Amino acid sequence: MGKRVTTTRRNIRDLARTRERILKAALAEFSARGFAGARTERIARRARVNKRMLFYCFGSKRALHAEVLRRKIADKAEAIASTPEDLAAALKYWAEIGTGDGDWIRMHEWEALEPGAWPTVARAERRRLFVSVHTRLRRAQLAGAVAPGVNLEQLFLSVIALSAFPAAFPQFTRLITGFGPRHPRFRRARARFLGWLGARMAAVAPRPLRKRRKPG
Amino acid sequence: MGKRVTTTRRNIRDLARTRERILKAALAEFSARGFAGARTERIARRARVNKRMLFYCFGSKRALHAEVLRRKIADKAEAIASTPEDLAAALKYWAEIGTGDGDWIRMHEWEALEPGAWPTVARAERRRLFVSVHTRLRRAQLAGAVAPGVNLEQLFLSVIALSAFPAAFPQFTRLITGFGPRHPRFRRARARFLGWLGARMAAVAPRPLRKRRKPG
DNA sequence: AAAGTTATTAACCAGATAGTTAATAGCTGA
DNA sequence: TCAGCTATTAACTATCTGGTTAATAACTTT
Repeated sequence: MGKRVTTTRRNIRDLARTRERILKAALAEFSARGFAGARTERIARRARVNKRMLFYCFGSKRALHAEVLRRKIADKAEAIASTPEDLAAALKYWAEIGTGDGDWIRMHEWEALEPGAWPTVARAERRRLFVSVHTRLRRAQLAGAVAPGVNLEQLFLSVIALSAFPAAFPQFTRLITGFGPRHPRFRRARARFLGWLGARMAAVAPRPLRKRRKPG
Repeated sequence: MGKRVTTTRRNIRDLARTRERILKAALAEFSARGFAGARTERIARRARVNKRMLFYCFGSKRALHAEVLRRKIADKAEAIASTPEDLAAALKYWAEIGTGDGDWIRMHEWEALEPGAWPTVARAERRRLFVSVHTRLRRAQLAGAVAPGVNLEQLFLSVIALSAFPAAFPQFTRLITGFGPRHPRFRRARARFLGWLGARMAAVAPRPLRKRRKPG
């Protein structure tokens, strides 16, 4: 419809673009409804593509889902690998990753719940990411920015927990704070609290580094 | 077949018992597969009851689901209301609630994800529960067991986050620690860490109360 | 410009699934 | 013991859904 100048043809063929549109629409659908709840026909409509194309491009709903997840992880890889070493900063940074990209947490949440064979998709890539952050934490600990002797695995898990939970369980967030996890007021309060908590977890003595502020 | 002594009758009619069996089977099914993924026929088979009985007793799949959730919350109400006031103890206590009852977290996780109108089910009951814990935390804070000035809502949310996350996202738990959230070794390490963290969050000065142990 | 390739489409299908109909078997009270 | 109620059952249905068939329209190659 009139985007083209010279040509009047309607159906331009571009498989790469079609794939992209499908992937984008599929991410939205899978994130919103999970694998079981997602409808191929809805993905197709959203992508403005014939349903048949999903199967032509990806073979099956399951394969499409795997590809979507793989991409999501690849997208976030860089951001994750550059987690700040300072604990308080790391907590806020992860919280930002979490609430900033709703699909990110939801895709993992669906993965946790749905029966699909989960460690399959992008296992190696995830392992690599985890190791890079873990190494970074270790370095931070040696440099004195994290209390010595703390179990770093548990600490890492807790960083993710503290930052991801509000978006992962919006019902709790709303029930307890009165605001949704993406509401600016909640985010401010959360950031403040995480800053306080990060400082407490950081060093041997909890108040040497910075001048004391009112706690979160 | 031959459980009965005097009678030889097979089909004893007992609506109350039928309801219970359905509810139990439905909890298992909904917890495992969520609302969309759950199959009424599977629930019926699991309960060893004619599928028709689900609709006879509860009207619809949705209504059955709501009833299951309401019950689950009612079941846990007492345990939640008696959260210990000591922060470290509270963290461990909640972790025990979380990993001890897999359905508890999963039902909330499904609720977070699935489109069903969620604040509807047992809203008042949940509010009541939240308030009771919040009050308890405030008392603890006044008594000096929680750092003064801390945002209690954020703290409460974090207690839940820290305790529930590993079971809610078993993929992360396994990836980071090498063990599933219910593995004894994981639980030990987690409890230790939570104890340490709880103590750090608790008081103004982090080491006055107990003799120092090696941190988690 | 014709032959070959490939992206795209409409129409279709088999299996599943929530919910229903209508008949029946067990219980209760008189 | 019989009439009425109610818990239980088998069989059915309308709809939905992932996936397919087969034809076609748009590019490429020669």
